Amino acid sequence: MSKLGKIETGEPLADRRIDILDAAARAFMRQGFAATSLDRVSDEIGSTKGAIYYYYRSKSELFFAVHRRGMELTQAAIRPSFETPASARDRLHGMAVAHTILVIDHLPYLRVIAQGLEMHLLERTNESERAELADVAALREANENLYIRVIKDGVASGEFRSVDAKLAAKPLLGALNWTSRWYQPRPGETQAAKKRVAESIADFVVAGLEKKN
Amino acid sequence: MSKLGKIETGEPLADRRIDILDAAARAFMRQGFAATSLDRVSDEIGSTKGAIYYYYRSKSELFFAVHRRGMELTQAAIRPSFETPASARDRLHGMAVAHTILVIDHLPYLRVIAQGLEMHLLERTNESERAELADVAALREANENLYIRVIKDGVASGEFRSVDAKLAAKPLLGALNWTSRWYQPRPGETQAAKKRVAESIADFVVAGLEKKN
DNA sequence: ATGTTGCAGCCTACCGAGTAGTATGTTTGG
DNA sequence: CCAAACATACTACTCGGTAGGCTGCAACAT
Repeated sequence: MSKLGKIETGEPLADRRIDILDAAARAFMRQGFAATSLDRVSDEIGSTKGAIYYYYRSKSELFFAVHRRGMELTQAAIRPSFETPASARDRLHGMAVAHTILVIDHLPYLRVIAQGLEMHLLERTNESERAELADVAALREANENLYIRVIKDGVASGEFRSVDAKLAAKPLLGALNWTSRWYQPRPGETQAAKKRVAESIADFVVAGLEKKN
Repeated sequence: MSKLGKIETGEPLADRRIDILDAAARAFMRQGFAATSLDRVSDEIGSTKGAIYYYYRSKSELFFAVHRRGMELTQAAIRPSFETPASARDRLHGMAVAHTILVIDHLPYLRVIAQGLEMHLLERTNESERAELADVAALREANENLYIRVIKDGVASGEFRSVDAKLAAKPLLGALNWTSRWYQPRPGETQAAKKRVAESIADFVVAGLEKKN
């Protein structure tokens, strides 16, 4: 009864892999990639390094996996609002709210990806690591592109000021991603309280682009 | 002629200390605190670890010094606009432009402080380190407070929407600090080009707070 | 029902590389 | 010639990665 969980899942081992991934995300969030030892990650789940190396081939692969999951969570969170048939203003507002609530609810993953990854492997990277890096970078770009496109839509419709969408997306993403840096989870925080924070930030970024009247 | 520079300075050794500090900022920017060895920092100035330990007592102290300088540069950059007798809107705009140009011109320091420091020393800190941490945190808070105060001024004067100034300062700072993450220095970039980026970001954060008409 | 066997899923012990900090030697300008 | 300003050599320690061993469940044979 102890070590299964792959009974009904199509992908065996998936649960254990995610347990490890969650532990890694928490550890990387607190101490960063370089300062986190795999011994501490495995401690987090009451296990040893051997367990990690059974599921992941290296520390870098584990790090990339955290990034990948964070990016996929983000894409899943913001895409619905992006695809909603509505004004650019409302779509962007919905994306920003969803994005911020995601940050609050999955802080470890989102804080890790907000820290970036290029920093950690300017050198000493082998072939497969560089491929994974490019892969994760593509996911990040895909998320950014959703924002760029909605900005362009708003400019085209006249809702937003005439800005360079690629450039304007930068402070927008900064405002959103920064939440992962200052937000501190509170034990009994209600969903309504989270929503209020998210709305406030969404209002800010939408207003930053809208025309004055 | 090689190792002086304290001839006219009130503070002896100041030049060499700053050389080391600059090298440390560049190294920390590229690889982060934990992944940067002091051997690499000293390589950066064609020296060895002994030189660093002559001027700084530990790696942590050097890291704190980088943060402190970054905070002081920021304070020096934004305070003039803050104190200008003008509308809250114009003061904030001036602060944001100055802030962004500072980021561009002193990228190593600003990127390091945008990465944060609490992360790196949750444990294993001695007494003096905790004192320095509190000190740097106070500087950070002082910078944030300038933005909070100008937001409050704008709300009071009716220029800005009725926002919670402390909360609204978060995405604002995120939008500004994020520049240190995406900006890549280009060799022949003109001052006018930098200014254009800074104006764009300043427009964004000011519009994020202003009333619609 | 009961032994037997195979292998997934770990754990343990270890190695080698890298690094913060220190102790001591060395140079050079005044 | 002496101290400031380093350089060099060394120690103690951490940590990524690996090799090999252990264990308990499961599936089959009897």
